[in-house]
Amino acid sequence: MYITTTIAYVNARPHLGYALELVQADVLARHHRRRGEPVRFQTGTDDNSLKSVLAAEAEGVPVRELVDRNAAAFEGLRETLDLSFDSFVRTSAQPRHRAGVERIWQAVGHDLYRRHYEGLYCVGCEQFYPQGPCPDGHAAPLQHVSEENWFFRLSTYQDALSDLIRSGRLRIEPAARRNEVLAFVEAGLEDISVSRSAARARGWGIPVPGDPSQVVYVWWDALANYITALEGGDYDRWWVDEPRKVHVMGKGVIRFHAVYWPAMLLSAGEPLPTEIFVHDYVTAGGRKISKSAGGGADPVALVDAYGVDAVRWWLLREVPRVGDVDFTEERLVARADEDLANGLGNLVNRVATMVHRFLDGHVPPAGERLVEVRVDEALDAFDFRRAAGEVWRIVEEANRYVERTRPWKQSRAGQEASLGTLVAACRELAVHLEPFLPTAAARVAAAVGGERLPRPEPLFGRLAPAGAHG
RNA sequence: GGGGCGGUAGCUCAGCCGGUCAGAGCAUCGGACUCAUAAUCCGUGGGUCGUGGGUUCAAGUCCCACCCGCCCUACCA
Repeated sequence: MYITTTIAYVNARPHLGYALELVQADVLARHHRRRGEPVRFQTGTDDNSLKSVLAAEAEGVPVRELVDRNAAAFEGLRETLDLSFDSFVRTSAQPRHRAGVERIWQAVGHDLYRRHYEGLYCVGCEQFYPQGPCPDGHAAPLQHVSEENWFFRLSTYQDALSDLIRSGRLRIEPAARRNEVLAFVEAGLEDISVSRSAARARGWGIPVPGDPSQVVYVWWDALANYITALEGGDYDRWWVDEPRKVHVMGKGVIRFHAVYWPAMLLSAGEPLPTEIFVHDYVTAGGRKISKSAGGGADPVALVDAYGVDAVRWWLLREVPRVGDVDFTEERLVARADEDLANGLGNLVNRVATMVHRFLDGHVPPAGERLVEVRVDEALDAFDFRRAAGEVWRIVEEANRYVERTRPWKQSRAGQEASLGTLVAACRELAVHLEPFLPTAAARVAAAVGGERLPRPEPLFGRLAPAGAHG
């Protein structure tokens, strides 16, 4: 499986919504790796945005400096969030990206033409609008732009795109998003502008091949990353031969991924992605997360305060498949205490303690399996919350099993049987948990690993109430 | 304006093709237990399933209209 996240703009530091996307993709990547499937998990940053230019100007630092600094913050999420991506794209820094963008541009040449364009451009959205103000409420006023640009014959691909989506060759999940895209496509597509004047872009970006007065539209540039990062030996393996190519993204950029991008690929004669998964947004305390406001929505600060397991767990266990979700530190803490401390941590601790107390730490042979869990189908439906719930059934069943068998009242033989079952359940739990909480899974595995268990220690303490920490 | 998605117990939400679908978790209350991180397990209470119609032997579950929230898209002067 080739799995990608969107590449983030680097005009600001990463926020919790982007962490959601990364963690979801990470779960898919780890899950499929665990099943022995080849996986390439790729993320990165979109450096070539005019936003970055403006953010740098506002700060009074060179663009390159701001972009490099913020890109490093995004790449640093690998450690912060326990991510397992194999590849990190930097669209401004990698020659292969630029070469790839140029190659695709030329391959699409038969669908490109020059046209005069006039419109109101919102730098915040990197989009044109027929009239103001910008619907997202970006502060910067719309710029009246009048220039000649390169246009792409998107209108030619309306039927092909419709067919692609209806036939399921391009699967869009959840279905609501699929319907949305179909409605957009079948309402009629117009050609789109795919370049900007180099002057207006302050020279930042990738020049249009053969036309130095223009730079490639940032979205074209950005979308291309999914294959330019493969230029060289990886391309055939991951874009031509790989049966599953999954793009993960937020709902705000579906059109680019489900319409423009496939159309570009069709025009260029390239293979297409197979799946598009769209997540909704995280709000913080009932408000939309703004990139500038860190507040309670800074994933790095949250991990510092509560630990990576608590943050990942909240993102996976609490975020519904459809619909925005509101984040508060109270909810994160409540979920972590209930599930990680009281549920998982306490289970492992009580099991290990009993093994020590009744069996001198020696692990008896595994007995019956307590419960079958089905994370596969939940993850195939990109339902992370349900998948996490499936894993958790082991915790619930194991706790019930303890109450049912009461090892402290059993004979030696009974204790060996019940604790053998329980240790085996905890070990299986660690395996299933790995894609979701790699750190926690390793600790569980260590606590119930070996012929003789280590001295038990609490795995997860209770978290301080929100706001009470220093 | 067009399209889409939500509106189900105090809170967060499951409920696919109509007939144990009126549920889960948390919170509340009661009980059990003592291996464990004042953890765990069992049970109780609580909802006219947004509103009004319709189809059907039977509708949160299908159809229509409307109200509320959100998203996408487009703007008729």
